[in-house]
Amino acid sequence: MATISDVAARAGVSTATVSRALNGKSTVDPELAARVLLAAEELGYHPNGLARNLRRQETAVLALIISDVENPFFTAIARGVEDLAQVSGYSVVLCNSDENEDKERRYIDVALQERVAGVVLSPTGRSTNVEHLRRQGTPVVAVDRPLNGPDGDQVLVDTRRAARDAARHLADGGYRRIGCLSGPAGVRTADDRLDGFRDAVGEDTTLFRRTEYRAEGARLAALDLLDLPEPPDALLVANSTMTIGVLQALTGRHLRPGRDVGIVSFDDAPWATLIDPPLTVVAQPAYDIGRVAAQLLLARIADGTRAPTTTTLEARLIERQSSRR
Amino acid sequence: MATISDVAARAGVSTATVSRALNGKSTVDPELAARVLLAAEELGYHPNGLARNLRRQETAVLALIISDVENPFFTAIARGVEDLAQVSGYSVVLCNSDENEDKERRYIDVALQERVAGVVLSPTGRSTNVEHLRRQGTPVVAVDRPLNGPDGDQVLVDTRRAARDAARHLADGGYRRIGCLSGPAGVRTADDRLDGFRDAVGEDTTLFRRTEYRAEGARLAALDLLDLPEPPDALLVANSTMTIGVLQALTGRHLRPGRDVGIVSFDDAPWATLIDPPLTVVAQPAYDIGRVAAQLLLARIADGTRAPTTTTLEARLIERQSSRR
DNA sequence: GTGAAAGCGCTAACAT
DNA sequence: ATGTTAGCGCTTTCAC
Repeated sequence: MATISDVAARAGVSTATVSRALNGKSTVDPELAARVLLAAEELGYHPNGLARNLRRQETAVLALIISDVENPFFTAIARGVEDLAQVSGYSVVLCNSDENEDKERRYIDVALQERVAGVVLSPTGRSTNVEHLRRQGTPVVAVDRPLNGPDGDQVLVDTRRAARDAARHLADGGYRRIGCLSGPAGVRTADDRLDGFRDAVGEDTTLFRRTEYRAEGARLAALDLLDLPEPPDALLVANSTMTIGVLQALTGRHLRPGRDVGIVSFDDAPWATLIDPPLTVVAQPAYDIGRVAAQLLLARIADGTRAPTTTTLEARLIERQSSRR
Repeated sequence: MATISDVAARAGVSTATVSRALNGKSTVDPELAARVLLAAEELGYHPNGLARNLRRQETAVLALIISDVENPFFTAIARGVEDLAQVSGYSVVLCNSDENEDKERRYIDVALQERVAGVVLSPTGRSTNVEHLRRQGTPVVAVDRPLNGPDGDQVLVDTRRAARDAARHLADGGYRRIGCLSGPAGVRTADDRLDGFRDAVGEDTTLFRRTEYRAEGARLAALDLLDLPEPPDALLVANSTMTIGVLQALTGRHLRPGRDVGIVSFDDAPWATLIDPPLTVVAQPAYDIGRVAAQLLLARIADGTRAPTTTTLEARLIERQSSRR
């Protein structure tokens, strides 16, 4: 692989000049610059980013560590981050922590070691530790879930309120035994959604289950609820992946969404309008979350002294047929 | 940020010893090693991966460049790659080329500049150029779509045959005017699926449309086909994202899948069984594609002289109700 | 405007 | 077993 000195030799100049010419820095004699460009071309020269970054102590890549690549909510965030980063000349690499604290730690380490310019992170758990990053001066912004511990930028959704509104919507629709399926304890969105649900139906309810944010767990939990002596007549489900499991459970019991069991699900999945009846959902502004997060990150990379902010976006209830009898 | 010399100073040894101790290399006096570890701990030392990689001329990260993060087919591949890479101690970063040749080129460049150990790539188009990577010695394996030009490992699906079988399945079901919605010309899977369709229904058909691999384009194209004087009574759709658009089109026309218009879709999306009637699909072994690709990549990283291979996996038709009257 | 030279943080010969 | 030293490929003062 050709190096900068190969180019310098071929162009008959110093490596400094090559560097300047290639980076469009300061003033380089046009004729020399042309010679350099030609030499680089002929040699098939590609700058070594490692060396450059080592020297410059900075990289034009952002890391985005998300907790589930297979969840459309997170991929929409990814798109938002990417679209914004792109126009500022940053590349973004995605890391899938898979709701697994070990993997998350590994990727935080990779981000640290590769000295990325900044990281956007949806923290997996309570114990997510970004101190290493912070201490090194790598800005990090949390999305979807707050980072406990010292401050930093975050962009969240008022998910407790959204859950409360969704549960009330079900109650207004005439459902009387409303249940809830939420994610794992300790995951903030899951806790919040459950709290919001309780705000609406009363603290004393036992009509809820908590599982992983996955289809299979939700299917089992739904079945469990449905087998109760007094089963729920409506369900608030904490994400669209879980809803897949819930819908399977309903089908297995020959229960129809809406008429038999009212359903409201978080996240407006692409297939939400395809099922029968169409699914009432709490739509989260995932793409915007990503954009805002990227914006904050870039701002903080430019100026590390900005005061930490937390942005809270609103979710929006989209009423369709699954919450009507 | 603490460097290796800070640690060395604090532990009262040379940087070489620190390096050896931290990497578990050769024999280091246990007592010294302990001092080093302690010093590193106290300083909050994190090795600089850039410097290490620059020196070692290698990285333990793989790049996976996929053409659409929002497509479950590709995220399943991602999972396969990641699961396998993980056990060998490699991290994988995802890059979303978004079916866009410019973005793809950028990410190939990033991979090159960051000197990743290898790349798995689903080439966006005909003109995807991995020569730079190859020349530099970075192994690349292509998934889903072949790389034209010089050889390398690839893992593909026999998609033409799968399309042919799917179309025949529709014909066997009594549908007589079978149409096809495929992806953009030049994208190999799209070409192959169309060819397979033609193998089954005859070369002379004009009952097909090509659009982007996206929902909206497919919706329009489906409408276009449906508005024909002699519209199709069945449709083979080239991916699940497009099928969302097709299903919307059908609903808009008050046409029912199966009874009115038979549907077979590529990719077994999680929601395929949730709609009514359940969707007949061509299931591709996406996760396995990822695993095999990662395996090949790792093998090639270990031994660059292996002969190039191409692995072809089979897709599987899952008959459900959308292809029955 | 251009070159010489130092140095980013680390690892790997080579000495000892 | 440990230290000394060179150097990975690049950018950037500092002279000229």
